[in-house]
Amino acid sequence: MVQLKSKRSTDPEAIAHVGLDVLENVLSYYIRSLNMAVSRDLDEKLDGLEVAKGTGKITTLLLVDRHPGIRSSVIAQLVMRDRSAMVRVVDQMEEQGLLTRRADDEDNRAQGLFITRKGRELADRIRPVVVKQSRDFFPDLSDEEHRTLITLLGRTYRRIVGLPQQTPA
Amino acid sequence: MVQLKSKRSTDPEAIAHVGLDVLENVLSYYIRSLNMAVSRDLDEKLDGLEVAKGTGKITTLLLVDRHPGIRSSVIAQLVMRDRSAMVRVVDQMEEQGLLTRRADDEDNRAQGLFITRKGRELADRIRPVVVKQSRDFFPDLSDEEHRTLITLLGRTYRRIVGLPQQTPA
DNA sequence: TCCGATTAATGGACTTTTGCAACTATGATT
DNA sequence: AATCATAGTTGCAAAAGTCCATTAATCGGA
Repeated sequence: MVQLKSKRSTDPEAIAHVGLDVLENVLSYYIRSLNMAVSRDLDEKLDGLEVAKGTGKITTLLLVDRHPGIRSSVIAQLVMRDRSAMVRVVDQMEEQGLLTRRADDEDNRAQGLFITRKGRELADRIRPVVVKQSRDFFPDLSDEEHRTLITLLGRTYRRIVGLPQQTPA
Repeated sequence: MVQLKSKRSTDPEAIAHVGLDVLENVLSYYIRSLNMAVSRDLDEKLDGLEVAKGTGKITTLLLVDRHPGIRSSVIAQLVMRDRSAMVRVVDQMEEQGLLTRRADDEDNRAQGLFITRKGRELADRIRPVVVKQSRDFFPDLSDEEHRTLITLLGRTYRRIVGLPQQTPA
């Protein structure tokens, strides 16, 4: 069971009766809160794996592995970060030997990103961890409920980042 | 429609066919991503309102309004933040005249937080904004789907922060 | 009733992130 | 060729979060 860090300092009794006011019915509140919790938990699970600390390294690694030659600006858009923030992530990952940059043949302003052997190995290592962590984090959801969440949140996500909606099978 | 900031720099074509690898089915990925987007959007909507920049000020304000004398450590637990981080939030809000600290009658180590007139007025102002923003952010969800998300995510949230589960009506 | 352990709140120093704006180089437009 | 837009980059400064130590008060025995 995933629990809040240690700091369970406050008397459990004290918190049990706290109402969240209107936030009780505010979806974004739960998203913001759960984000913190789930991100921390993931960091722990990934501890030592060179991609810890969620700055988008995981997404970058997987996307580069999946799409050789992808541009950093595309990744930036998907992870909703500034281009300049992406540069730093790529810098770091290049130093770590996880990927390489190479100028695009057609457009010399752009450069494609390519995974290295080491990067691919890492990607293969973390894929199952990431998937498992996410599922394990929500033990109180049935598989169906879990799928429902992915479907609904994915819909909004795709709209926002400009990805086409999934065709309803 | 909520869209990503301005920076729609990249050619829409380039992004349309990008697959997210395993992240496609990772709930935490959507939560992390949407968190960024929804938080930014809220900041914009709240611009100028003294509680912008999501450091938990909104939650703090609403909770203090709802629960006079609540302790900062309880709020810290609910917003999943370090106690020392809470101190700074409370400091700031006290300076802004939104709330006051007063030693607890029963336990002199603790201090309760109390809202001021100004704080209450602000709380009344932002309540509808927060609720509306959250709903508007998910225009592609039906009311029922929206309720479903709140129910499911709320369940996990409550478990994590140690709030009792909602009795199924 | 005194001592040690515990808890609440706080303060300080530190590291990490991040967002913005400016800059270069290349490509596109007219 | 002149102008404008775009990809990537860099530096800077603000903001956030973490870690650790400190103060003060309470509680539980011996």
